Amino acid sequence: MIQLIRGFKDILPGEVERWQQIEKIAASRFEDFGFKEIRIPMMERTELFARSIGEDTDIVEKEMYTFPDRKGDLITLRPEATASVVRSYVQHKMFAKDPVQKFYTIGPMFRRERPQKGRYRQFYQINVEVFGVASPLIDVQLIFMLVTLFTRLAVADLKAHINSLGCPACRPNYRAALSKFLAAISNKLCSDCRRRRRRNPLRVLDCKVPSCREVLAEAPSIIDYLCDYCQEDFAKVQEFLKKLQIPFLVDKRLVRGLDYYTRTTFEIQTGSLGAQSAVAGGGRYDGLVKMLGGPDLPATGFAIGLDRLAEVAEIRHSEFIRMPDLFVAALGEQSQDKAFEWICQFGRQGLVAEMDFEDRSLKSQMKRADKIGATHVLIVGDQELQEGAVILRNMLTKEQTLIPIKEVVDRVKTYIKREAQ
RNA sequence: GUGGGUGUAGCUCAGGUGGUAGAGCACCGGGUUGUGGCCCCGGUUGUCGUGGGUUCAAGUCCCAUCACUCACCCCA
Repeated sequence: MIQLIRGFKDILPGEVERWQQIEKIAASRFEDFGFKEIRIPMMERTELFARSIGEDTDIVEKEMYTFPDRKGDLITLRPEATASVVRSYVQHKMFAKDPVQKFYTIGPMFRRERPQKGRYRQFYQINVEVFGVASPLIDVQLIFMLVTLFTRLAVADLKAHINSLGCPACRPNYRAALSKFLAAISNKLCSDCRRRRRRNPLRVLDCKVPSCREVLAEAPSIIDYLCDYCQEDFAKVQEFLKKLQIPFLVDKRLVRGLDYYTRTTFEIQTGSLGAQSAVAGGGRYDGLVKMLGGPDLPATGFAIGLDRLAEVAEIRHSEFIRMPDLFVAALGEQSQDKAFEWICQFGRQGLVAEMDFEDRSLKSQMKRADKIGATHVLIVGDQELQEGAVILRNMLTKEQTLIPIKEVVDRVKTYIKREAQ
């Protein structure tokens, strides 16, 4: 038996309806806020990700599915979507028509990590990106949109964590201060952190080793090093989150693993996901558009982990699983031929109709109708063909009515539709 | 990449100290010569994850390997 690739998964009927609901509700919510859908490819040239995400990040260093195509160019299955959206914005010079653009996109991402709860090698994200707006108010709006969406989807135990990473003007100062601090205590850090200290000191803050946490409690905080502009920016984010009554937590250790983030970053966490607590995360990435060859325009956005969201969203989805409206139980070859024509016509009319293609007893056909949840059964046999009328049985009330064969499809359709009201 | 747990029928799981497999559910048929759910009767289903080793004999012991799973790491 050929099995699916490790860390990949099938989403089967019964579960897929939940995903459809979530995607539908999310998309319409984003459209309510003026976002347009954009569809981008699943593969890009490797250098797009290497440059935007950062050469020193785990994603680029060891998690990407990268391989040469037949011509020898290095291509990569996207590990995230933002880089592609930015690439598209720049490539099509969308900023020329209007620098302000708001997009959302849904699709699979690929990272070769060790799978665990809430973490797959092919996973799905809903991404939202805004270009050309520098105001922190737009960050607030993104967080507001996320939290209200999650509330609508009945996600329990929600918390918004926010932080500011500063900008090119102030981050170097902080980085220097942090480096100095880390150098002084480096003998108390875990081996990972000692290695990270030089290449990417900010990420030491994210370490979960208890001994590191302990020494890091004394570490300088980015908040104290923000320049006036960033400080004001971050204060405004908090002010408006309060105004919109979004509960949040300033989390100094929220560093995030992608290099392109600046200023406000945020994560929506939930307690019900095991170790992978983030259902959504994002932040501002003001330098990325320019870095990828566009004008110096600000941008911000977030990504929702759809797999994780599907696990914690407690919306009822069973009602969206469509049951057959009708099962045609046919006895004998002649009746079966008729039944087949009818179910095709019913399908065309928007009624889900099933039949049994083996020539089974009426009893076993009734059993099957019951099993698949058909609300009605149409019974047809030699007797009915002769008399020119078939029997329509309501499986719930057990009521049976005669329907003239001449116009079965229309009559049954109106009968069932009327009953449904 | 590292560590723990698990792998027996389609599903959930039994199978002390080695003697070549079982239950419930599901599925199919019958009890009603053409009427479902409940009940009763009967029936089908397994390379015991895979490969090797020990043994007269391995689902059971040993080794390896793969997969699933949880956690570390990292992130959505």
